Amino acid sequence: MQSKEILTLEKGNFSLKATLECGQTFRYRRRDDGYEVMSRDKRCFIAERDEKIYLESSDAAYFYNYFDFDGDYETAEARLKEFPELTAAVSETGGIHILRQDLFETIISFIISANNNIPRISGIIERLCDRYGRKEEGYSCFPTPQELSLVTAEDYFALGAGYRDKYLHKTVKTLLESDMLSRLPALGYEDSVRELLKLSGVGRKVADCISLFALHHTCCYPVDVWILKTDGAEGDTVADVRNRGMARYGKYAGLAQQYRYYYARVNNGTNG
DNA sequence: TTCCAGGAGGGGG
DNA sequence: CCCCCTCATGGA
Repeated sequence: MQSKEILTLEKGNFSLKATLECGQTFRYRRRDDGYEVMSRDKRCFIAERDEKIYLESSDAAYFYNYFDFDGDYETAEARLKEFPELTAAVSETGGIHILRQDLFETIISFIISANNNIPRISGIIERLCDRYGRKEEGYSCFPTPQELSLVTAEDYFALGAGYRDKYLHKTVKTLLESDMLSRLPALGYEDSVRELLKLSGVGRKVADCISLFALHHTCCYPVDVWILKTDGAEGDTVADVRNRGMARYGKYAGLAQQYRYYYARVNNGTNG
């Protein structure tokens, strides 16, 4: 039995619900009064109680960093509210933090995310963990690259990954045979994207998501079908929308994109 | 039944 | 650079 650490923080304007449900992570479960969140080989229970954040884990420090509680989101939100197109989204939602997620886990998860929907993505990832990850009390760890070294494309297909099976197999092989995982965290945004694009199943959008959610390059603006619909004008390409977003929001582009994505989906009734 | 989802790869022009 | 097609799957 592992010892549990309990952390209590001022809630401030942090929104647990929006941070977890805005589509940056797929490994959480709603509980009666909070959330169970898994990352890497760790798990926490987190809840909002009486204007405080209650965090319980065998490694609370890991999740303190994971939720980016040291980040200055007051300044970021004040800045974003100045943009007319974001005022409503930031005011009505508010409190989204950009998570600091595990690199390998984020690469695999967002390869699975391509042309897919969130419930199905979560299911595939859960089965991946259950089948190949180490077992802890009450949950399965995300598998390490080594634990996936003998997994075949057919195995990924059997998980329900569909045509992404070959991408996953090739990318795990590439990561095992190169030092990319250890080199990526030291690179800047443009260099990290250039490296990530070498991986099978990683295009510009997925590379941007990995850069934002694992490498914390907050200047990037991932463009998916939702962002293109709500942000794009007639005739705009994905590249047009991305470049405009990055130029307009600067180092807050990633947070701006999360607000637009979450707000668009909530208003569409897709986030339930 | 058809359409869609946090798109990418591959081919061709 | 561009546009085109195809790729599993499950829910609406």
